[in-house]
Amino acid sequence: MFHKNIIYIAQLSSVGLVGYGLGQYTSKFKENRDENSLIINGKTVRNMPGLPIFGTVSAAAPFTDSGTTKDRISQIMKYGFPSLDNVRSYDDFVLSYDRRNRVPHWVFEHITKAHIAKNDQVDRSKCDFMPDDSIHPFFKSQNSDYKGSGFDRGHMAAAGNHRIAQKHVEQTFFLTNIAPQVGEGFNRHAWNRLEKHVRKLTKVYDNVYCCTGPLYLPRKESDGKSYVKYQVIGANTVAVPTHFYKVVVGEAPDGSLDMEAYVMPNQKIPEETPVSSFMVPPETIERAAGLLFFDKLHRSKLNRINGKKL
DNA sequence: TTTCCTGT
Repeated sequence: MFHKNIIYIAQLSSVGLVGYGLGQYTSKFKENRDENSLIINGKTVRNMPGLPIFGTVSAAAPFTDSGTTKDRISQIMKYGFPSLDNVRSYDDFVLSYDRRNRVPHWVFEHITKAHIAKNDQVDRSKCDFMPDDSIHPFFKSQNSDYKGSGFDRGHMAAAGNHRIAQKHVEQTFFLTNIAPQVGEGFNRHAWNRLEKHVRKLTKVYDNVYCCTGPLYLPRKESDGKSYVKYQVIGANTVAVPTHFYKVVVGEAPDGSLDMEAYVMPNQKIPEETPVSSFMVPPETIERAAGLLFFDKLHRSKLNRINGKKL
């Protein structure tokens, strides 16, 4: 499988090279323990906080497989990283992994017409959900955590957004890109409609930038106090988010930029509910998630937020 | 169509 080609350069690089397929004991050596590290295709390219990420890449770890990987990541992350906690990059999306909750903090995609065009070479049914062995066993989710839980393994970067290559769609099935979602009425319906809406934006915008992730929102209980309460599933106690968000920016052919932001509760949603009814101010999501979206995008360049002229 | 599940 392609993920076995990944070479880990960590503190114990020789172990990382030899340790493949030897199970959980050796895999713990592959985890990079530096919170501020950035791993690009399995290579640690940055482990000093505060250094410019892409300025450091070429000096620290020259890419042997041409410069295209770096270019693609720069393109996906053009408008900034929402945070820098356990960043992982794949061929067509980038994510930050939440080791405490065993789901992503955020997943970033850059989507164009070409990425979602019909492609007979790409077959979703050939894909399998799989654990990402670049995550330390303490923090890694497994298929067994989801089995029998009653929750779907819901994609954050949607499989349907990565149809340029079979390898790309396969990588969306890494469990680092997955969170527990209510299946009936949510993942398979309302959330799927939101994903389709985002794909449709490529008809209007040349470039669509999409950030997706979970939320754990407080709820007032009968004692009048607010609590954050969420279920955990499986032996690895994977968190079941209370809500999910999407923050999307579209770049029009004339260069103008529009933003849309959505929050949906992780529950059965009535069929007739329009996608637009889940729009929220992006700042609400930033405050709730502890993230800053499109930080490098000057707000003065934004034409509209949630369809409203600024 | 795309999102998944379980049972065989």
